[in-house]
Amino acid sequence: MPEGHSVHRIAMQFDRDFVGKTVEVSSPQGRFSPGAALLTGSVMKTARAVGKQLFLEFEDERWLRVHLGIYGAWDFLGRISLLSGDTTASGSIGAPRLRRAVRMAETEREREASNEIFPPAPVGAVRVRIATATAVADLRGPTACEVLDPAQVEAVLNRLGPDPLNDSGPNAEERFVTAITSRSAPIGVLLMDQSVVSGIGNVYRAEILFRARLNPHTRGKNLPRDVADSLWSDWAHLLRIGVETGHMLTMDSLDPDAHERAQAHIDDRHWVYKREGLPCRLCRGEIIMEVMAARKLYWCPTDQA
DNA sequence: GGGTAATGAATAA
DNA sequence: TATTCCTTACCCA
Repeated sequence: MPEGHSVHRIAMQFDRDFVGKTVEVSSPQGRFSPGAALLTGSVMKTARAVGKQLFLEFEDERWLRVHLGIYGAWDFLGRISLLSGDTTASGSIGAPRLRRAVRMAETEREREASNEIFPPAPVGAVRVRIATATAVADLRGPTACEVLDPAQVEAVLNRLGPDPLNDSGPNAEERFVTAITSRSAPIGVLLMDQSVVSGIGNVYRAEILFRARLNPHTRGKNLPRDVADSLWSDWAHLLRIGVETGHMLTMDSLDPDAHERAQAHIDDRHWVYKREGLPCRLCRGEIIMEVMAARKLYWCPTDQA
């Protein structure tokens, strides 16, 4: 359930602790054994996120493409750099596995206390393990995990809409605005379309639409240019906050106190997401839920009329 | 111990 | 639109 911010953080973690190093790549679960054999023993050269896709470059122009899908997650173990917003020395980025993160942290302490051998044995269904002498990254549950050549990477990138962290400036914004305003599909569908814009998922979709006070059924081609512009700016803004904090905080600018509250109470993090039947934070009317683009969409029919 | 939902998307039909 | 992929956490017994 990682949206774009998680994948950027994963790329940052790889950049800090794995890039430039020779890595052992294995598939404890077995399903990626052939791919692992192609990569193991080589140096990781770059780590890059584009929307929800992660690209790890290895020697000899081999790339590992990983898409976490709805349940995938990376666990980082061992000597791992703390990223901004991190609270434990090891943890999970991807699907919400707070329990796991805590358990891992405890395991880590026990390991250090008992001088157990590094690396630790894989727990559960680990599709891929990437290891240096001091750090381990375990991947489980990805929807895509494959070794590609540069041409294949290029082909994937060509299908993807702009990502504000990779593509800033008027060019990217223009691509986004054109993609939105030229189509008759509802804006609630278009924001989830990764060929229109990269990295937005179900949480950010609902929150961005509320922040813009936009009815999700509004057709893309009926959106004024300046509204489409502001959607792009807001996504860029929220993505930066997400990468910085590691959380999908969406109540920052409209409620200055929300950031602090969100640290303490996870339920205060969103305007509408997962708040079906609860009173709207602005008008106190009931938040409703409907399925759009095969996902649950939450919105306020009064404020987003 | 079972059922379900979950921050996703390709594919079938 | 429905099904499938794949894994885990949580809720309920």
